[in-house]
Amino acid sequence: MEEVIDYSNTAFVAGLNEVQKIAVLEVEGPVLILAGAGSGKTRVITHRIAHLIRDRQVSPEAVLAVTFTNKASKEMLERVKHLIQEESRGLWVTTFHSMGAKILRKHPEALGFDKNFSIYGPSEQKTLVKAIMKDLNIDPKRYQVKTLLSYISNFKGDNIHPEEAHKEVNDQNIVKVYDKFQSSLKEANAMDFDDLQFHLLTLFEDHPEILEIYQERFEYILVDEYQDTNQIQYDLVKLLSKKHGNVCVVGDEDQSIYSWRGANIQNIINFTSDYSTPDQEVKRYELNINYRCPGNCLRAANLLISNNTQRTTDKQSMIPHKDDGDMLPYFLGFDGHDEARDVCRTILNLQDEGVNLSTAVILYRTHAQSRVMEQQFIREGIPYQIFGGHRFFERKEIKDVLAYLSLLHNAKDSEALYRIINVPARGIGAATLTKLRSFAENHRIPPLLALDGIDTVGAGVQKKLLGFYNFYLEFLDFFHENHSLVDLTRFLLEKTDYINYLRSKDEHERLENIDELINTMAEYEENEENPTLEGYLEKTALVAAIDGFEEDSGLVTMMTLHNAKGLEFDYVFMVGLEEELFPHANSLEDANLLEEERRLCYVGVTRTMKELYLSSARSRYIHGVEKYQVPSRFLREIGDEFIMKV
DNA sequence: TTACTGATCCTTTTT
DNA sequence: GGATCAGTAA
Repeated sequence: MEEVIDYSNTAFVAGLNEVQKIAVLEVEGPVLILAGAGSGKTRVITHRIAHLIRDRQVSPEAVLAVTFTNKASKEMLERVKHLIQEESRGLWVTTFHSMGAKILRKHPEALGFDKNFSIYGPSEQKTLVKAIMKDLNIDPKRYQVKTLLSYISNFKGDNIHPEEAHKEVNDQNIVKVYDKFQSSLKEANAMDFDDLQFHLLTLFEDHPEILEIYQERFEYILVDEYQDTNQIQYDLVKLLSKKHGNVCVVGDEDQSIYSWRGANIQNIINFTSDYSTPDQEVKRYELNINYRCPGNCLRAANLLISNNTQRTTDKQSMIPHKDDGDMLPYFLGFDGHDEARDVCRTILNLQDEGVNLSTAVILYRTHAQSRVMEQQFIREGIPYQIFGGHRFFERKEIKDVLAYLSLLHNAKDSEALYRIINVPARGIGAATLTKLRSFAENHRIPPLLALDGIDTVGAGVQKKLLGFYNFYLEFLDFFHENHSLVDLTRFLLEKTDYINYLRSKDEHERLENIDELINTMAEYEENEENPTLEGYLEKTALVAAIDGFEEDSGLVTMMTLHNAKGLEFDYVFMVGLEEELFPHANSLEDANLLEEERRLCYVGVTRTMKELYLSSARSRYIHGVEKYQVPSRFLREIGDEFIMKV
């Protein structure tokens, strides 16, 4: 019989409420924590990890905590470190994607990849699909690249391999593209975001001896935002937790907002039946006290979400801890500008009262709405920062420089080569590229090597290709001399004349961005224990918009509602509350999608710590045409009881 | 091959 | 209102 130790007075439950305490202390077996908005979820998770390591002497190496964004994992790790005040070496607090990259790099040969595989983001995916469509003679009028990519992503998210895909769709062109897409990625020694999870699962399924290493290692597994997991993620958690069975998932079905990218809300709803065994029932804890929102705001949110019919009936609604606060002000503007003006007015008033601008956020449904806001903020001289939209690492000049570096890291990276072989212009155009592609494919060699051997082009072109190849060899030699990332980049910018190429086109902003990129490298090299090109490229590939968010910037924040999940602000402005915008036009026909829009609205409302401002416009420019808008049904659902028209 | 121009399609949300 | 794309002239 094991000695029973009473942990109920551990330092890690001080200041927690009763349910939170139990949720921290119950570490054995499968545990489901239903954590409503603002219920102290992160606190419970971090205290739980601290409790495991400090009180129960669990080795940090035996703990795996998975989140959805780098920002969340970084924060969580910092909070744990702060709590335990000791070495957290070996503790994995990571996203599903980073975990995939990390494990796959340890066992690349098992799936036929090299350790130095590249990670392809959306732009590489797009160009690759385009090339494949051309190659397979698929009519670009009949198939959108975007649609094909979403099929591919869905296949991978459901763990359907190319050879099984024909059973899933009738249209065999889609299957062919998928099949070719995967084989091209492999040729290029590259994986896209989905592959980082998809291949990881394959690795585990095909190599039980590898799976066992991790099953053995991770005695305690925690998964945050479990309501947003897809099939692959479900399978990964199931496999990894099989050995020890200590799996704790945390989530809230009312905050599930990613079904469109494959998230399956059933994962959390079925957790109890799924993980209970004859000798061990799933323990279920419900955190339903909200410490974040003013009472009225929270009750409005409760009322709103009660319109969703597909909730599991046994979940209680959230109970406010704070006082009622004021009614929710609602402003109806003539148009988007009028709405933006009102937001600015309110913010200026708050500023006069001494409010720090970083405590305010503007939340909208679509990125496109940021423009009108931005214009008004500039006019009024209110400093702001926008998240999402055009992301830094998606900019052309940044991708160009990174592509040069990728080619050093992974010589098979064909997308990187095609991207920069003619940037700056070297007289190598589309026609030559097509020849290069087919030559490389026919000879089954990476296109980079084909530069040296290609015999299907004229002598002039051949000379140009060879010129680039020689530059590459020189660059590679320089790389092997162990220069820093910053020096590597300076070298390439100089040798390729990239800077002058931008200067000649008067691209000041792009030049500044390149400087900024070099700064990120310097910063990376300074902060990282063991900085490598591989590490840097991986980091830049997997950054999310929200990762750069700083709490105390002195700026008003603008972001989409999706980006706001997991954050909280004193003053929240939810704008564009109009039918066909929010709820979005594409979601009106489908009851499931509509409920997801409502959950998104619920997420927005529950970000509020002090005051929530609602607004919409009577007319709005959409795609350049003026449209008359109807106020959102969500306003009606919140009800007059809580709303005050201003 | 490049650089420019006009036509066309969009746009929901993202790791 | 903008990004991307196809077509055309140099």
